[in-house]
Amino acid sequence: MTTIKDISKHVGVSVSTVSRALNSSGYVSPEVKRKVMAAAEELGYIPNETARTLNTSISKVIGVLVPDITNPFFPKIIRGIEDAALEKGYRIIIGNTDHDAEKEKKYVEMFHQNNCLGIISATWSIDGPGANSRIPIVLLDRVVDDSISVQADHYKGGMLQAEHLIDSGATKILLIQGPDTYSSFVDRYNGALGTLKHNNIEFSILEYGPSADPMGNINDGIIRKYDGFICPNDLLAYRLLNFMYENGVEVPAEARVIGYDDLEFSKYVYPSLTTIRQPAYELGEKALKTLLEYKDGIVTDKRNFDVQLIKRNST
Amino acid sequence: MTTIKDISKHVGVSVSTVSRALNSSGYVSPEVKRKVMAAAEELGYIPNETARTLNTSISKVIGVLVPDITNPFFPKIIRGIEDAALEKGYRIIIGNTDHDAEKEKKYVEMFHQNNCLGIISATWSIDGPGANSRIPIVLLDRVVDDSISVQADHYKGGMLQAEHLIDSGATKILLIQGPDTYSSFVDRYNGALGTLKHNNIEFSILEYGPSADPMGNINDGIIRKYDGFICPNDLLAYRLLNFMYENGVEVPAEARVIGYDDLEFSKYVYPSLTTIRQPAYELGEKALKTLLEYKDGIVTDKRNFDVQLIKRNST
DNA sequence: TAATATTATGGAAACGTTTCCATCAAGGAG
DNA sequence: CTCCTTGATGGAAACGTTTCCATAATATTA
Repeated sequence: MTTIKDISKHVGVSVSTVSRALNSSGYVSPEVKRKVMAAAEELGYIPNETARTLNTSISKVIGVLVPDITNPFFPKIIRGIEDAALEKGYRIIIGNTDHDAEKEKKYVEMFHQNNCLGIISATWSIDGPGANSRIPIVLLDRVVDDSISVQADHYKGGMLQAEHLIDSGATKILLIQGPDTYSSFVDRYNGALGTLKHNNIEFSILEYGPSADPMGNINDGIIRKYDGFICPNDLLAYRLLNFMYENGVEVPAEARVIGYDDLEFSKYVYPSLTTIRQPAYELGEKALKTLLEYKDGIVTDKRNFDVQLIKRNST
Repeated sequence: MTTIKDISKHVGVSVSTVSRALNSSGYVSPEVKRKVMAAAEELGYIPNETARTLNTSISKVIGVLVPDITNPFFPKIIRGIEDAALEKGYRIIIGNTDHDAEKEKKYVEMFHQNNCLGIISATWSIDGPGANSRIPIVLLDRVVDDSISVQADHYKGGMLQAEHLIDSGATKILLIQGPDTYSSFVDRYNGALGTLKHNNIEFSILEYGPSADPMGNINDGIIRKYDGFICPNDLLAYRLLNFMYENGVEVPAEARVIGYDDLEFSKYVYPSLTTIRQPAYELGEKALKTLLEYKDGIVTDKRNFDVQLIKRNST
């Protein structure tokens, strides 16, 4: 392992000069700089990030918290973050919290231990461990009080869901609630709810129970009582469609189903799923940029993204 | 930020004693140990991993390389790795290479910079940068010469694909090749090829072209020439099924399609996809365990996983 | 009783950087 | 000709650990 010291010996200057040459900080004569660069190349020098971090106590690592990377919505976000990060020389550590406050806490502690420069979190217990985090945090698709966040316009998304279902002829709608601890789910729920009420349409609500799986409350009887279904996300919609298919419910003739997220697979399920697209990749990108600015004390205001109805065959 | 030094002052012993007490290494009187632990708790001490890493030059971070986290096969693997890692106090940094040797090289260098303890890679240029990596590497679902690897029995997987298609009545089969730089794809291809030949069935091969997207060579004419399709993975099968649906080809009556991977969504596409399941999560778990053993000089031999036919409605 | 282990502790070096400070030469302003 | 700025360099401290070594007290063995 070649170090700065090896270079200093090789060139015949002090380590401080080498450091300055390598980082283009402070005064170094062009001549010496050239020699140092050449030596670094020749000796195959790779800077030791650990030492650098220890000294400056700021690493180039960013902690990313998601509920579960297995939900395809998150890999897309993560790619957005990662690609933007890589470009600026940062790297990310990912933690899956499984909505578990303990795991979340463990990860936040780990991020601290590693002197992470910041955290981007798509999951955050309301009064959770984030409260006493020393490092800057950007919330993703999640609004809590006065923290910095990047999100899509979910209220509008919910409105679009309800409007479209009504437009496509639904008369009795089941509004399926998502987890009520996430503002992104609460917003889309409220958006849909408001629109349903405003249009005086008949509807019921399937509350998000403690089981955390709405499909547990779905059965043949319930399904035949409605002709329109608003799902909190695409994943649930897939399962609902599957259930309907198996129970011989014709979609969209007898029942219309709308999802939320527009995962890549929504084109391929049967019938292809009408849904609300949110720009996951861009959300990730923006979150990273926001974090980087935020740590430098800059707070941009435009951090909201538009959502969009994607019409397919399930409505 | 409380450090070991703060604890040493607080208790009135030297830093070395504190270090020994905290790590239970070397001699420390029970009395002192108790006091140190109490002080650590009281002052909210969190060990600085960076300093520890600098000193020992081994961090608790493991680099993970995948082609693209957006393909749902990989998040599953990653969860396997991560869950196992977390349990043992390790964390992972993920890099998406997009099959790009440059990116791969960049990440490997980054892993070195961060003193990563090891690398788990599901993507590796044959004579790539791995060649001169100082840190231990475990290959995932990828066999290269004499390196340590963990993989599923893809040859058998390919055989199962072909066998099942024949059993389900296919008479003219199109075997779609995957990227020929990955042993996992080559093996399943060879498995299928061998079985097709052995059964004297009529078949053609759709080679993996430079475009890297077999769908580019699929058209209405080709589709109607065969009644059985062997896909290198589920993702491609989804798109093929979609294409058939749009072109009015009845599956499985007119054409049978089999995928590979058994992604979660294969249940939900239309028609639900018959495929080969490989135990992604377990593969990840095993890869981590293997890496941890390998770095300690232990090399286990049983690193192969069985695959399994999952029969659904596309055949 | 003397020699040797065993237990407990502290001092200091080391890991590889960055950065502050001191030194010194050369060039420009008065 | 002196004073001050600017450019170039090196020495050394600092970041927070771990670990080697030395010292000392106590316990064990011959």
